[in-house]
Formats: sequence, structure tokens, C-alpha cells
Amino acid sequence: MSSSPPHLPTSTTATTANNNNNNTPCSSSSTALSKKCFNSDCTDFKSRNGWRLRSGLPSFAIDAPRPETEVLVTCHLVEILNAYYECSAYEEGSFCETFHSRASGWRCCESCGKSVHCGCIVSIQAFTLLDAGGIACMACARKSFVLESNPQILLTATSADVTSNPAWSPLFYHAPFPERLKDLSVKSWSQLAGSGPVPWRQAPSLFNPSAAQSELQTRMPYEVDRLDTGERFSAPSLEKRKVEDFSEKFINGNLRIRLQDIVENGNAGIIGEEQPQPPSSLMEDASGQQFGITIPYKSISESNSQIEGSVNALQPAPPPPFTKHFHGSLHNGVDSSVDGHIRNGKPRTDARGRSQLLPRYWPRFTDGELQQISGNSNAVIKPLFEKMLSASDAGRIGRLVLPKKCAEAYFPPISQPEGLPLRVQDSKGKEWIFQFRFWPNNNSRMYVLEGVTPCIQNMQLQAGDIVTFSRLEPEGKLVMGFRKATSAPPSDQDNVSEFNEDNETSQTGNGVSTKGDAELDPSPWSKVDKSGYIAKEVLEGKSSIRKRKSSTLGSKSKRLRIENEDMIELKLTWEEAQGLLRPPPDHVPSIVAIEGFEFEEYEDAPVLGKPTIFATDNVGQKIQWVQCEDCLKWRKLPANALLPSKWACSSNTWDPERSLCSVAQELTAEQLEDLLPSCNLVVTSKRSKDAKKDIDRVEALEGLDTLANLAILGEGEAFPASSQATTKHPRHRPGCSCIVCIQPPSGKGPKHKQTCTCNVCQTVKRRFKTLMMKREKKQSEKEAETKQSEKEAETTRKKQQEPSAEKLLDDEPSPCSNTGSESGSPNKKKTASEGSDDDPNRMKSSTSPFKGQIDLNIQPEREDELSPGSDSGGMMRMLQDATETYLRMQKFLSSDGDNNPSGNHMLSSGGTREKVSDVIMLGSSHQDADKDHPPAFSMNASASTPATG
DNA sequence: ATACCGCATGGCG
DNA sequence: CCGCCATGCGGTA
Repeated sequence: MSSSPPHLPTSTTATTANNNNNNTPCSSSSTALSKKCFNSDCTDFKSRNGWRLRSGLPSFAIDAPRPETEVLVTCHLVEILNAYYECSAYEEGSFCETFHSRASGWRCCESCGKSVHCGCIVSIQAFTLLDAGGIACMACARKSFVLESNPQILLTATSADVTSNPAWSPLFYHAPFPERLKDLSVKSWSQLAGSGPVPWRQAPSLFNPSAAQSELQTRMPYEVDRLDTGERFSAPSLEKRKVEDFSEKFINGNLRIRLQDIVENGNAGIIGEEQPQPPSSLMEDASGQQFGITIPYKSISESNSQIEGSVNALQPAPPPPFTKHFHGSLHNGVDSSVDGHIRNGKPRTDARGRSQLLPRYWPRFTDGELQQISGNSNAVIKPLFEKMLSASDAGRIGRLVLPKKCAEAYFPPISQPEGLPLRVQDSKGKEWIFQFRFWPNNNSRMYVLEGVTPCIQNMQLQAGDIVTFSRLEPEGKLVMGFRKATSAPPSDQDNVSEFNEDNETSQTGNGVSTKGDAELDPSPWSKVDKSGYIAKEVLEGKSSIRKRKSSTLGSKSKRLRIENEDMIELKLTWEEAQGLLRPPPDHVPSIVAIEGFEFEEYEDAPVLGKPTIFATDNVGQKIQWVQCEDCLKWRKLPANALLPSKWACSSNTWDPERSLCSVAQELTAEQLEDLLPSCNLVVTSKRSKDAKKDIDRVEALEGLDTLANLAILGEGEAFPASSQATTKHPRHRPGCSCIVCIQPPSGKGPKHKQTCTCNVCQTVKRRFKTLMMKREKKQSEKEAETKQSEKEAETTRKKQQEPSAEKLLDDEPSPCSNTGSESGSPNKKKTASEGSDDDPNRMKSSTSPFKGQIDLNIQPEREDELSPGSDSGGMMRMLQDATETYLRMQKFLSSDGDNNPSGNHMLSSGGTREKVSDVIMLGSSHQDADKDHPPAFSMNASASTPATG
């Protein structure tokens, strides 16, 4: 199997392009890009996100413009196949005007006369093809974009030169269109799709080779029949639904193309058709226009030369001896060839039936597949359909469920359930005989191929792989090929990669390879795509297909849409996260550009920057607040100050006066309080202000930490992080900082030893440590709050003179006694919760199985999120560190004025909340009898005395 | 018990 | 609501 792009940028082509053109702005390496925009007019070239060819070739593998005859091709390809046009002009859609200005392909809007370049990825959304011929710019088209009322408009398409290149359509799968263009592109695509490159329509001559041949002889080499369907287009848009809606209108409404008219008159205004390419090979198949194009458009003749020229130019070799005419046969939906397929008194397939073959069954043969199918013969290959193997199909039952319409359209008619044996040749030329039959099913039929197991096994197919059916003309032999599943979650045959940009292993095998199985990827599912998606997890075996509809477009589409949204979200946060990366001290990073991304490369691991709080001071100057590691005081720094992860007052070179921890904090507690929420981070706490402030801070840190996490992920994973799709549970969104998400996908990459000091591992460790510290802090705060609550409760009770009703459950250290004193750090003891506990806070603090111990030690046990045994080794060490930090924090908080004494967190909410006593009780008992007043904690002045031994 | 066959069921578009 | 089809399931060999 050729893993190289069989379509256009075959490796040969790409290589040739690179070799032949000294202007190649880049090396052939995929990792070292020069940064020159092909657009000579570009003045705003920046490193922007590009995408990778499905072949895995660098997206810039296609060369810069070449001689005029190739310009179109080249530019299209370049545009289509790569994102090298990364200038703003490209993104803004003005690329054509700046780059294509001297190229052919310009047309004028029939309405306003505006020149529009027809045939590049940028312009594709800018015009629509008029039914009557010519184009209309989108502005004009929209004016009359009343589909139902104006059947004239629709059929958009690309200009002839574009339509000649079926490869461009896939671009929509990949092109990182600016969001604002998406809708437009979708619409355009819809139209384009509607005009649809459908090489593959009903094969009236399927079992009538002569008919096919005659047709072939009367048609252009690249001619392809137009389908009177709106469904036979690949729907690369991000929202297939739109496309489908459109197609429905297309089919059912006035937009329906009158194929017959087109065919007969040749000028029905329908432009070229485009072969829906297998998404897995979209990019590779730029030269696959052998599917042909029918361009009844008046300019077809003039375009044909271009087309052919383009094709030839793109092919690694001169036009193959064979012509893979993917001619569709003419039919108006009731062609005679299927007239014999009468079942139940009605035509076997009516026009609509044939025209409504689901896109997922569209054949998406790659050039390589076709070539290999045809071998060196002059056979004409007619791709019929393809189907992704379901678990059932690939299972041992040996029955391959055939899409009904496909079966009825392309397989011999059968009238008896027993069907008939069907001889099928596999990609290696081996012949198999399957029983083609059907089952009555709900007044319908369910077609199956029986006895496919040997073949399936022979081809080493599994669920998720795709079997393709094609036909050799004129002999009419059925050929069954296959395509190993893409590395991406293929999920569906149509639009397998609507968004996924993974192109590297898009075709791990194709069933038409004649090179034997050796080239088959033995574990196609284990491949990890660029986005980190582990297909194996998704589609491995039956489980992946188990949910039978999970592989349908819809669900996948939704999922992908979500992922796409996530990608956007992640991208944003990624950028933010980037801001947290700091070079190691005294390190000057070298800048490397990888696929459009600029990276600072450090010899040492970059460190996570100290999270800071950006603000604007009273004079309007942008500043940031950073907290000293040691004294926990907040210091004001210039906004542009880059801080290491560890920062202390002593590093305050910006404000020498405050470079000592002893210097008072500039920020008042109130200011800090105001400041912290300004982080725009979620504050869910309903606690008192004092508590809230700290919570906020924690939240802020958490948020930052999450960002840092992204950095971690980005660091460890392939860039760009924004394209990473999580294979984690849906709950784990990008940015999720849970322990699961911060781990590299299982099975991905080499295992990291515990002693590994790689960036990822170190970062993860840091992350864990930070996590622990945060939790320590939280816990401590809760403890303090709880204790305070108890104190107040005690006080209240004392005041109420009900002390005797309380039962001492446990000793509790006094947080008050050690305020501002490290030496007084309490050996807090938790009280076991007895009876009901309406106080959620206390509930939490009471859940510890540990009593009478330093609460910090029980932290890991209390943390649901953390498995106690998850890191038994370093846990205590981290906890010790955390403890130190916590103590410092306590000290800081306590000494930071009266506004936020940590021990004074009043739990203000909750009607049953305990009042806080300011009296330390020794040996007093809790009042647990009263369920409305859950037992309060008693305080033990003897903090060092554990209650439990 | 197992495999196969044929049909039924139900999710989903 | 309907049709498709993935899969379940009972009957049979």
C-alpha cells in the first residue's frame, strides 16, 4: 500500500517539486520550515497555523508557482494542500487578488461584474456558479439565494480549472478557515457539493459493459456524469447538516439538476463535478481527477486543456497508460440498465434511490488504488461504493451487510432471497465468490454478502476498515478492495475527516495494493494521529463499533464539532498557557519554527512561570502582582516581567525597596481581595469574604495551573496543542487538569520511568506538587474555618449555657493560639463526625479517617481526586513541602491584618451552621443529641495532644 | 454446544 | 414517520 499520497502530492510529486524548484521555500523536512509566504505580495506573513498533508508531508511540500501553465495547478495545490499561504491576505480571503492576479481562472460576476478568481481555496467561497452559466459573486448570489424560488442559482462549483482538481474540495476538511468564513465556506461548499463531483452515479451499464463502453467512447476522458442529486457530494463543511439540508432542497426542490438536460444540452449550467475523495486520501489525491469532470459549462472546452494539463502536471509520471475513466454512465434516473431490476413491481432503483446513496458509501478511491486496480491494463475502473466494515461485517458471521441502495444499484438484481453467487476479485487479483443475497426486512430488503470471512481475513480487515467495490470496465468484473482504517477516528465513511487534520496515516493501506500484505499496517488502529487521537481506543475491534450508530456521521459529526470547539477553546487557552512558560534562568532560547509555529527551544526544560495577577494600577499602568514564595506577600511588578515559577521578594529587581520579605506588602488585604476575583476565574465559593478571598486565590491558581497544564500537554504532545483531541472521557475537556488528563495518552510514546527527568515528567511532577500544595491550602483553610466555626459554636453554646449537652468527640487544636506563629502551628485534630452533619464544610473536614493528626497528613486521604496510593513515594515529601508552604501561608494570612486571618473564616451560610466559639474548650463535649445542631468540634488547647493514638 | 441462518428489533438519520 | 442497517436472537442443523 502506498502510504504516499497517491493523489496529488505523491511523495514523488512533492519531492520533485522540491527538487525542481530552487525557490522552494523550505526544505523537505517537515520540521524545519522556512518562513516565506508564497504570496509575493504578502506583507504580513506570520507564523500561522498550518496543517499537514494527509500524506504526512509537510504542508508546504508543494512548490511555489511555476510556469504559467502550472500556475493554476500549483497555486491550487498549494492552497489546497497546504496552509503555506499563511499571510493575512490568505486568511482574509483576499489571497487570490494578491496572488492569483495574473493567473487564469478569473471570471466576472454575472451580476456585478466583479472579478472573482475561480478555482482556489480562497475564492471558492466567494462565488457561486450560475445555472445558466457564469458565476456570481457571493454577494450577488446571496441576494438571490432563495433556493426554492430560484433554481437558477444553485449549482455552484468551482471553475473548471478547479473542478478539474478534485483534490481541492477536501481542503475544506482541513483548511483552517477563519471562523468568520466558515459559514460562507459551508454554503459555498454546499453549493459546490450540490454541483457535486460525483463520478459515481448509478451505473446503468454496470452489467452492461457495452453500454458503458459506448458511453465512454462518447465522452470526454475526464468526463463524469452529473448526478441529479445533492447528496452525492462529500460534505466537508463543518456542518454537514447544512449541507444535507441543502442537498435535500437540492434534491427535492427546484434545485434539482436536470441531468438529462445537462447531458443533452450540455449547457445546463452545471460545472464540473468532483469526485468525492476518500477523506483519508484527500490530500494525496489531487491528481485523482480521473474521476473526471463533466463540464457542460460553456467554458469546458477551454478548461479542459487546463484540466488535463493540470492533471498531467501533477502526476508523478506521465499520464498512465490506462485511463481510469471514472465515467459515470449517463442516466436520468431511469436508465434502462436497471430497468430489469424490478422488484415488487417497481423499478429496482428509481432515480432518487440511486441518487440518494449516502455519502458514506461514496467511493473515495485514491489514485493509487485506482492505478493498482487497473494495473497496467487499459481497464476502466468504475468505483462503485465503499463501506466501512461494521463489527458485524468484520465479525465471524461472514456476512457483510451491503447498503441497500448500493446493492441494488451495482450488484446484479436478485429476486430470490437466496440470491446468487457473486464473483469478486480482490485487490490482489484473487477471486472470491460471495453469495449475494438479501433478507426480507420490514417490507424491504437487507442485502448481504455472505461468505466474506475468508476474504476479510485474507485482507486482514477489521471493523472500521473500508471495503471498496469497483468495477472493471468493460468486462464488468467486480473488484473488492479495501482501505485500512485511517489513523483518525474514521468513524464514518463519509467525511471521515471533516475536521480532523490528521493526514499522516490516512491511508494505511488500500485494498488495491498489489504489493501484498507486507505493506499493510498490521495495527492501523494503533496509530496516533496528529491530534493525539488514539484510534485504537476508538475503533479497536468490536468495542469501537459496538455502538452501532456511533460511527455514523451524525454522532461523529457532533462529536467532532464538539472537539472542534474544544480545539478553539484549547487554542485560546493554549496561547494563554504559553504565557506561563518561562525559559530556564539564564537561558536564551533558540527559536525554531515547526509547521508554522514558532517555538522557543530551551536546552533545559522550560519552567512554568509564576502565576501572577495582571492588573492596572491607579495610574493606569499595567502591572502584575506576584506573590513571594517565602513571605507570601504580594509584590507589584511590571506587566511585562517574566517570572520563573519560583519567585521571592529577593528577586524583585523592579522594586528594590520591596526586595525584602520584611518590607510590608504594598497591597492591602482589601485590595488583594478585590484583585483576586479580577482574575476572572470562577468563584464558586459561598463562603465569607475572608474565605472567599483565599478560595479565589486558590481558584486563580487553579486556573493558572490548568493553563500551565495545557502547556504541559503541549509540551509533551505533538504540536499544535490546539489540534489535540482528547481521547479521555468526555468529562475531561481540554484543559482539564485532572490527573488523568495530565498524563500522556496511554500507549503513546515511550513509557516514562519514575526517574525520568524529561520535560513532561518534570512538569507533571511539578504539577502534582502544585496540586498537592493547593489542596493543602484548601484543606488548611477548611480546617481553620471549621475550627473557627466550632469556636463560635462553642461560644454560642456557652453563652446559651448548654455546654453540658455537648459531647466531646475529639480534641481540636486552637488556631487562635498560633496565629502568626509558626511555632504554634497546630497539631490539629479532627473530630469524627457523629450524627448528622449539615454543615458541608464540616462534613468535609470530618470525613477524615484520621483523628488527632496534623491535618496536612490526612490530606491525601481526604482528597477524593487523588488516589492515596497514587504516589506513595513522593507524596509525603510533597506534603512536607506543602506543609511548609501552608505554614508560611498561614503566617502570611494571619499577619496580613485582620481582614483575612485564616483562623477566622466564618462560615456564614447555612441555618444550622455552628456558631463559632471564641472559647477554647478542653474536654468539653459535643452536643450531638440535637440533630439540628450537629456536634461542633471542640477545641483543644493542647494542640499537641492527639486524641487518637 | 456450536455454528449458521433467517428474521426481528430498534437506534438513528 | 419512515427507511436503513447494525445487531440481537431464536430456530435449526
